[in-house]
Amino acid sequence: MSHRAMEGTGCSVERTLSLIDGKWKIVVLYKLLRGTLRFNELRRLIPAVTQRMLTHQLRELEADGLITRTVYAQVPPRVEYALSPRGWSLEPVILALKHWGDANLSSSEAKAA
Amino acid sequence: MSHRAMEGTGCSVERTLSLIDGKWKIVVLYKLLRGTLRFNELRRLIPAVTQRMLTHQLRELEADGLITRTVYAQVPPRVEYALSPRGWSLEPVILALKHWGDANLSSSEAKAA
DNA sequence: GCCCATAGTGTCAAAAAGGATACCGTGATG
DNA sequence: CATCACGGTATCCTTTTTGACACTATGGGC
Repeated sequence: MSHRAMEGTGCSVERTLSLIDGKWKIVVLYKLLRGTLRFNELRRLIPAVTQRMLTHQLRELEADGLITRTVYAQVPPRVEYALSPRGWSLEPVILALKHWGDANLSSSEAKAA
Repeated sequence: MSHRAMEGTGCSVERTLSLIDGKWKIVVLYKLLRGTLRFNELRRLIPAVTQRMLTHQLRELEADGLITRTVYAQVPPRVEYALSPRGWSLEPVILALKHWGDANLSSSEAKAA
């Protein structure tokens, strides 16, 4: 049973985690806490993510109702990602994770958000 | 790069998440919030986990300094798991996850922790 | 005519995570 | 003498996740 497949199962903690698992999701959400971003802006902010993975994670976040995806019919294309209300409601969780990390992973780059 | 392998990389949020990824870790930590538990007590509290997986996750939690493992030289063996101070410091994070889940995953069993 | 940028998709393969099952040693219990 | 409970290991296999890489459409600039 994958994290994805177990929506509808288990306790609330597990199910919440399943929404933000995946290697890049919380980073994406975290970046979006500062405001709307375009696809390539996210790519530049998270250099280690591949295009395919970013697309993938964004689609899942969208499917889970945590972000909104707005496509502007332009050339070149313009697609903006922003937190949905449900995504915003995760802010305390994301910040709790971040604060713990800042306080407890005391190596140099741990604080370089 | 695995979640494990990336300790020492990335932002604090990611690194924090890498400590509690794995399918059962937060459940284990959550159960331990109520107090020390033995191996088979955990198994009974989390029926879906296999012995191998539980061992695995407990070892990683121990390696990350989040729980303590105490072996009593008895027969039959007696091994107790408890949160370490570092593990206790995660309480707000775990509870943030749980509260969000309770509030936002409003299906019947979401609240059955 | 060619290249650039944007925001992707598709295919393939590797790596990692997870699960099933069987096994171990010991002492008490039946 | 066989069985049980405890807390695991070891091995094998499947599923899931992630990564590399190539490819697409369109319009504008050179």
